[in-house]
Amino acid sequence: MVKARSAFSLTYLSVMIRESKRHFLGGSMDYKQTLNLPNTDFPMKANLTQKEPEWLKHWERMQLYQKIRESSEGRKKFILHDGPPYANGHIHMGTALNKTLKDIIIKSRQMSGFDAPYVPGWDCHGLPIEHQVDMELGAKRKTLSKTEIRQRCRAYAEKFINIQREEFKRLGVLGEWDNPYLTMNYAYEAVIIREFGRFALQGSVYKSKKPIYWCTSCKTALAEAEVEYEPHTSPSIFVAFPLISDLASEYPALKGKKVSVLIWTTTPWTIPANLALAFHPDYEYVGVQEEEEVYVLAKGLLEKVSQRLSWKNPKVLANLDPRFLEGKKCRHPLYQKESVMLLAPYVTLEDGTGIVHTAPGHGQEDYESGLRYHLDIYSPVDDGGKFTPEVEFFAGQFVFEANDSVKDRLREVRALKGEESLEHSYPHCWRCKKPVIFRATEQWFISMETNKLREKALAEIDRVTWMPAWGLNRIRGMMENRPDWCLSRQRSWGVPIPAFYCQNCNNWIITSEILNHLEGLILTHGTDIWFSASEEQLVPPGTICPHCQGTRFRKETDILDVWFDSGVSYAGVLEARPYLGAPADLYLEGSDQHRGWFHTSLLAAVGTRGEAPYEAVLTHGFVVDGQGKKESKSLGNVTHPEEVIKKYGAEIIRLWVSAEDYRDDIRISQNILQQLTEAYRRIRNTCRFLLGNISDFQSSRDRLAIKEMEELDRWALLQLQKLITRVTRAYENYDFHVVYHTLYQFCTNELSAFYLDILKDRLYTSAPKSLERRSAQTALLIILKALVRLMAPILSFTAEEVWSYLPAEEKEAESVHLTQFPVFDPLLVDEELDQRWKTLLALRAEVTKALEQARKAQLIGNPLDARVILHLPDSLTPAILPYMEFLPTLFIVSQVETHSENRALEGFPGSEFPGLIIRVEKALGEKCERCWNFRTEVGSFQDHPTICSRCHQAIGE
RNA sequence: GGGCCUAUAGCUCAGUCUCGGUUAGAGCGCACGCCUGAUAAGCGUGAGGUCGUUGGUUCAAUUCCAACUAGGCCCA
Repeated sequence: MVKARSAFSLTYLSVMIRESKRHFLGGSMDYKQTLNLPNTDFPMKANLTQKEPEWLKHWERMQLYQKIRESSEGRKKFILHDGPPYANGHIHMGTALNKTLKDIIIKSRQMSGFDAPYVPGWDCHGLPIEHQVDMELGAKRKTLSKTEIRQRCRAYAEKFINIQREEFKRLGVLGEWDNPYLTMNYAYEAVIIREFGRFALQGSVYKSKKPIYWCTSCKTALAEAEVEYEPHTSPSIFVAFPLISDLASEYPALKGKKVSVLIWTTTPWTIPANLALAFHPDYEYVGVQEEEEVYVLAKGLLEKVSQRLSWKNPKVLANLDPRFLEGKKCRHPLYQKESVMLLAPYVTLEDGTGIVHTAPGHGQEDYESGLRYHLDIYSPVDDGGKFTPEVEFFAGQFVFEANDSVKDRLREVRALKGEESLEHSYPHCWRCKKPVIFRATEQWFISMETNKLREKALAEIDRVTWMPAWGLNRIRGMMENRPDWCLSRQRSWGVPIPAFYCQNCNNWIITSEILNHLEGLILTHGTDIWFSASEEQLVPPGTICPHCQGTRFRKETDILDVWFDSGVSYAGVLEARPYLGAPADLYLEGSDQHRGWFHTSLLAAVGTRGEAPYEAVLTHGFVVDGQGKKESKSLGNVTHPEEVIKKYGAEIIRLWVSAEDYRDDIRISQNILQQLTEAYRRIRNTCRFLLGNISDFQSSRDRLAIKEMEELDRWALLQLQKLITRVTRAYENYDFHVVYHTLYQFCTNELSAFYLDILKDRLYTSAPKSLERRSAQTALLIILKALVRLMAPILSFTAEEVWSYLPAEEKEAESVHLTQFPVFDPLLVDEELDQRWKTLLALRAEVTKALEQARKAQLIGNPLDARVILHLPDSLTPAILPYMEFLPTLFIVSQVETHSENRALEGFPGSEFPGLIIRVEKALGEKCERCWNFRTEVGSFQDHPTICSRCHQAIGE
C-alpha cells in the first residue's frame, strides 16, 4: 500500500516566497496559501471493491494471521470454536453474518489482550452432498460401487470447501484458512469412530426398531429430504374395534351392549399391524347407539361421522372420559390379539373419529406412542413392501394391493363400517416417484437414560452461560423431551458404524480391540477402508464372538448421523490441536442450533467427558428482508453477499453485521445498505480529516503534555476516554451494535459537529508550530489512534488503510490488527471540566438556534458574520463569565459580548435557560481576508492591510 | 397445532428489564437554509412516534400481567 507524507515545510516555503513577491509588487495576496489546510493522500473515496482484494493479498503476503499468533504467544487464550458450515453451495447472507460475527469477536478479544486463534471448519459428510452426487450421476449411479460414490462425494465437498473458503476470506475473516478442520479428514474420521466407541463401550448404544420412510421399489430407506409430497388417492375406511374391557361399572348405560371403538384410516394395509387406539386426553368422547351396536367416538365429530356413515338414529348413551379408557383393551377385528387404548396429544378433531388407529411400526407418532406405552414396534413388511409370512390372510401380498384384501376381510367380519376414497398429499420417492411407506427397521441409538445422559446434560445446561438468557429455556425444553438419539443412516457418504455381526449367532460386536485396530487403519486410509476392505482385514486377528465364540463376521453397512460428526468436534479439533483447548470459551451460531450443533455437541461431550464442550453459547437470529420476512427465492427478496460485495464492498457487510442487534432477526435491504454506506463515508471522512491535520506533526517533537493543552482539547480527550470505556465494554459483552452506534455518533456529534468544526480556525490559521496548534494536533493524533484501533475489528480494511497512513513513528506494529485496544487513561479525565463544559455546550445549542433565526432573517450567512450579545441570567453568569474570551471560538462567531443589565435586550429568548436572551448582530469591523473573522483592526497593518492582528502575527512566525 | 423469541419515528438503535411517574432520545434519511479553506465534503434549523392491537392491575403503563395480531426459529 502506498503511503505518502506531506511535505508541509516545502509547501510553506514556496508560499512564503510567492507571498513576498506579491507584496513587493503591491498586489492583493492569496492568503489561502498561508493557511495550514488539511493535507493527506488518504482518499476520500474508498473504492472498497477494488481495494479490499489488495489488502487481502497484502495480509496474506505478510502472513498476518501467523504474526498475530506469534505476537500473542503466552497470553491467556480465548477459544471461539467454529461450528462447521455444510460444504454445499455458496455462502449466503446468514453464513456471512455468522462468520463476520465470529471474526469481530476474535479480533476484539485479540485486541483486548487475549490470544484468540481461529480454526474454521467444514461439515463434509451427509445426505445433501450424496443426494447432489446421485442426481448428477442419474442412471449411472447404479453401476458405481459405494467407494466410487464416496470418492465423488469427497470431491464434491472439496470443491465447495474451496469455494466457501474464498468467499469467507473475501469478507476479511482472518483465520487458519490453510489448515481448517474437515470432518472428512482421516484423523477427524478416526476421532468420530473413537468417540462413538466410547459410547458403545460404556453401554449407551443399543439397536432397536424405528419407522422410517422406505421406498419399496428402490428398496431403500429415504430421508425426509428425499421424499416429495404429491397428490395421491387412498382408500379411507371406518373400522370398529370391539371392546374387551367392560365399561359398565363406570358407565351403567352401556351395560349389556355390544360396544366398539370406531377409528378411521387412509392406510387399510396397516390394520394388521395395529396395536393400539389413541384418544386425546382432553376431548370428550361418547358412546352412541346405532342399530344394534354402540360406538365410541369423539363428541365433536359425532355429527360428521353420523352423516358419512349414514346413521339413521344415533343415540348418545354415555359421555366417556378418555382418562378412564386409558389402558383398557379392545380386540383386533382380524386377529386374536389385543389393541390397547392410550392417550396421545397429537389426536385432532379435524377428520376421522377422534380416535387414531395406531401401528407403532408404521408411523412416526404411532411409534412415539408405542415407546411411551412399551408396545412392540411391529412392522411385518419386508424390503419389497410385502407382508411377511407371519401375517395371516395377507402374507406375501404387496401392501398397497393388500388394501383391498384388508377391506374385504374387515367387511366379512362386519368390522368395516364405512369406506370412501380420499385425495390427499402423500410422500413419494424422489427418485422413482412411487408412493413410499413407513416401515420400522433396525436402527442404532444412544440412550438418553443409560448412564444418565439426559440428567447430566440438563445439569450442564444449567451451568453454561446462554446469551441471550432465553437460550437456556429453549435448549432445556428440547433436552427434556427429546427421544433417544437415532445414530444410524442407511447411506454411503459418512462414517461407518464400526460394528460387526457374528455370522454364527448374528449378535453385534463392538470391542475396544476392534476400535483400536480400526482407528489405526482409518488414520492412514480414511473410513473408505471400511467399504473397500474385507471383514478379515477389518477385524483384528484372533477376534472371536463373545457370545458364541464364532470367528466369522459381517460388517455393519449403516453410517453415522452427520450430527455425530460435528458433535464430536471438541475432540476432533479442540483437544486434537495443542494450541486450542477444551472446553471452548464460546460457541456462536444461529438460534436454530439449539436443536442442532449446540445440542449434539453437548450430548457427545457430556456422554464421553461428563461436561459441556463450551463455557458459553451465543446465538444470533436469522437474516430477513426489509419487512422482516424470511428470504425466499419465490418472493425474490434474497440478498446475496456476492452482490453486496460487488456493489458496496465487504466492509459494508461488516458494518451491517455490527450495526444490527443480531440477537433478534436481522433485516437487510437496499435502504439499509445505502444508509450504512453513508455512515461508512462519515467515519472514513472523519479519519481523513484527522490524518490531514496531523501531516506536519511528529509526536516525539511536537507533542504537548496534557497540562499544557488547551481546555477544548482536554475536553475532547475526556470524551475519548468515555468512548474507549463504552466501546471496549460493548465489545466485551458482544454488543457490537453499541460499538457501531457509539463510534459513529462520536464521529458525528463530538467530533464533526463540534470539536473539529471549532478546531478548524485554530488548525488552519495559527502559526504551524504554535503551541495552540500543537495542542490540537496532539489531541487529534491521540483520537485518531484510538479510533482506528477501536474500529479495527469491524472496519478491518478501512482501519488498516488508515493505519498505513499514520506517521511511521506512530505505528507500533505493521498492521492495526497486531495492536491492542486503547486503554482508558484516568489522567485524561477531569470531572469538573466535564461539568463546566456541559453548560457551555447547552449555551452553544441556544446560540446556534439564534444564529439560525438571524440567518433566516438574512442578517447573516456564515456565523462568522455575526456578533452575539448575551443577556445572561444570574444562574449562568458564574459558569460563563470565565469563558468570555473563548465564546467566539465556541460559537464560531466573530464577537461575543455580554449585555449590561440596565436596559432590556431585544433578541432570541433561550429555551433552556430562563432569562437568557441572545441577540445577533452584524459583526463589527472588516472581514479578515485570511481567517474570515470580522475584526476592527483589519486595515491597521500597512504590510498586510486586509488581515487581522492574529493573522498578522501568525504570518510573521 | 405446540415450545422459545421479537414488535419504540421512513431506516438503524437508545430508554423500559433489576426503580411503573413531568414535554420518549440519538444518528441517518427527508424538508429548508448556510458554507465553498474536510468540497462527489462540512455546518445549522425543522418536521416525523396514540412506544404492534385490545383488555387487565394501578392514583398513574411505552414500561407489569393476559389475550390477540404480525414476524422469526425449532418441532408436529
